[in-house]
Formats: sequence, C-alpha cells, structure tokens
Amino acid sequence: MIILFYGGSVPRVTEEYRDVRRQQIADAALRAFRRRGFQATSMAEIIAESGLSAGAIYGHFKGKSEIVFEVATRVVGARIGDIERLAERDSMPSPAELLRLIMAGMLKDVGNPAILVQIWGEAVTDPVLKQLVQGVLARLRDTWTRYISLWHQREHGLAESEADAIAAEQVHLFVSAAQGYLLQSALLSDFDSEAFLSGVEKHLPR
Amino acid sequence: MIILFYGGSVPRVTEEYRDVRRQQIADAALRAFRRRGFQATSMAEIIAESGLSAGAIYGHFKGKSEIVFEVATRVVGARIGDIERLAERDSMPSPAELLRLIMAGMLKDVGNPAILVQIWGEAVTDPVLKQLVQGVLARLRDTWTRYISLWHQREHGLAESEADAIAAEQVHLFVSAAQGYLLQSALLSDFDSEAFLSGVEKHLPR
DNA sequence: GTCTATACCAGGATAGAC
DNA sequence: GTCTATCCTGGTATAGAC
Repeated sequence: MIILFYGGSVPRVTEEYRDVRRQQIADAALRAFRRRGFQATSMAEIIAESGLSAGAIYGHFKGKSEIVFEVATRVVGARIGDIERLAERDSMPSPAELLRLIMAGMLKDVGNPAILVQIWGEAVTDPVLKQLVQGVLARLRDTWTRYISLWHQREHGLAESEADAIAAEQVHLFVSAAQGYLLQSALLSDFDSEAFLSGVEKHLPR
Repeated sequence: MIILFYGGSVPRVTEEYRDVRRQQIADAALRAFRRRGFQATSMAEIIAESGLSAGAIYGHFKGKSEIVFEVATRVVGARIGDIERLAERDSMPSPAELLRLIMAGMLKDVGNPAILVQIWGEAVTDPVLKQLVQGVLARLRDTWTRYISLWHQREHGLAESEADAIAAEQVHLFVSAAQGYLLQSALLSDFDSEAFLSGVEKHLPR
C-alpha cells in the first residue's frame, strides 16, 4: 500500500492511515462479538469479518486483547459522553433514571451484555483486559460520582463538598446496580428487566 | 477396588463409595481453584491434586463443568444455610449487615472472588455452568427475599403480604450489591472493601 | 503493510489394559 | 473403577514471499 512520509522523520500520513485501519479492525471485531460473543469469537473470525488477513491484523494489534481494549474504550467513551451531556441539561434525570439510560445505551452499542460478562471473566487472568476493566471502571465511577454530586447540589441544595461526600458513598450502589443488571440480563434466561429496574429505582437513594 | 452389591440389583455400598470419591474430587478441585483460579486450573491439575488419574475422574464426572457444578452447589448451600440460620435468631442482622456476613462467608469458602467472576464468564457459553449459575442465583434470591420480608415484618410490623411485596423489589438491590462487591474485589487491585460496604450499608433501604 | 500457509501449543477427553 | 498413554481439536501467532 501507499505510505507517504511528509517531510521530516514523522510519518504524518502513515499515522492517519494506521488509525483508519485500526478503526476498521475494531469495527469488524465488534460486529463479530455482537454476533458470537467474546470468547467464541476467534481471531480467524475477526480476520474474516474485517476483510483483511492475519498478517494485517497482527501488524496493528498484538492480539485479541488489544483489539477489545480498543473497542471497549470507544464504547465506554460514548457512555461517559452521555452522562456528561445529561449533566448539562436544565433538568437532569435522577441518578436512578440515569441508570436506565446508561443500561439502554450500553445494550444498544454492545448488543449483548454477555460480552461484558465474558470480558470480566477473562480480565481475571489477562493483564491487558484487567487494565482495561480497571480503567473503564474508574472512569465510569468518577463520572457517575460527579453526576450524583451535581444532582444533590441542584436538587437538594447541598454544598459541593457535602454533595461530593454523599455521592462518593452512593456511587457504589449505582455501579453495583449497573453490574448486577448486566450480569443478570446476560445469565438469567427469564430475567425481568423492567421488574429489576423499577424495583431498584424505587429503593435507590434519592 | 472392592465393589459390593447388597442383595438385589441396587448397588448400595457402591452408591456410598461413589459419593466419597466425588467428594474427594470436588475437594481437590476447590483446592486447585483457590490456588490458581478457575480458568487457569486444567484438568491435569485437578487430577494431580486429587491423587487420582484421568480415567478415575472421568468415571465420575463428564468434565470440568460438572466438577464445578458439584463444588459450587456445596458452597452455595452453606451460604443458604447461613441465611436461614440467621433468620431464626432473636435479633436478626439487618439486610445490609447480612450482606457483609454473606460476603465474608463467601470469601472464606471460595478463597478468591475471581473464581466466581470466571465462572460467570464461562457460564455465557457453557450450558452446564449456565444452569449452575441460574440455579444458584434463584436459590440465593429466594432465600434473601424471605429474609428481607421477615425482617420487615419483625422490624416494621408489616403484614406478610406487604413485606413480601417490598422484599421482592428490594432484593434486586441487595443481590446486585453482592455481585458488584464480588466483581470489584476480583478486578480492582485498589478495591476498598470497607468503603464499599459502609457506603452501601448507609444507603441501602432499611 | 499485507498476504498465504502453517507451525505450534494447550488442554480436554478417550482407548484399552488391568 | 482405575491406570497410563495418547489422540485430537481449536485457536493463536509467526514465517517468508510479495
């Protein structure tokens, strides 16, 4: 393929070209994951789906884990963006309503909650995935904490420091609710999403 | 080995003998899982740990999943027993305190929460493990619901039917908190167990 | 950078003798 | 029921040409 160097020692066009390829591979991987789940998707399938070859893929990623890293980072970025956008609205949804929205967004992008559960399971032994999950969880927790704090300030007129303190306590419950929701919807064939969400919404702190 | 048939066509001593063997294998497997996690433990290691041979193990279990099924069922049975015992005490711990106790018991028996997360991940694709997780979750949820209902009746003097209804809503939050706790303690190297538990305890419904 | 072909390995499960 | 030895599958990653 055409590789252009633009002047000095920095390969400008190449850089961009690499990004496009990485994106193309990540997109293909996500399509494959949506279809077959994470574990069941072999590198061969990602290769086929991408329309490229083994050599090409391994030229851009060290392996399957690195590809997921890329995919997941993008997806979670979208979710973080959602939360931050909602935090700027005149009437913020309550944290419990936020849970509903995040879950919906997650399922829409990822397609199948089982993928996440599988990644969690792999992360136990795979260092790259472990780092991914830790990073993702930290970002999500922080953003969510800010949201809850802001909501308490707006809704209950709490001072920022006080709201921050409460939010830091409550966020664990919200994050757990999200994880429980994903886990159960992935594993229980008779999972009642609406019962879960409304039950939880009713008893989550306000 | 000695196999005795006691009278008719029912092999009485054999039956007992099989149970002992199955138990021996299950114990060995749990020891191996505690040491290395679930995924990383190969059949070869379970075989070595049990002091038996491949042939012997496969004579008693169809495969790895069936062994975990046995192990997990025993462990969860203990947890169910804990809850039911606590429900009979004069002063029941609050549901939030129960969470603490269950988590402690779980970690004591299983040794490492990562094992559970790995089983969840595998359950997505493995039918035997999926059935295991579904069964376990259902039993746990039911027992926990009864506990919460009972607590509301005792503590707030609610009628049984009313207490049942509230418990059915709240149980999702408690189960999720347990799952979130296990997941995070397995995956976050800087997980602050005490902050989680006390934060959650403070904002869980009473 | 990309392709095809393939080496290589781990690990679960089985065969057949005792 | 149990043992030893081994087969066999799936799947990741690399070699070497273009």
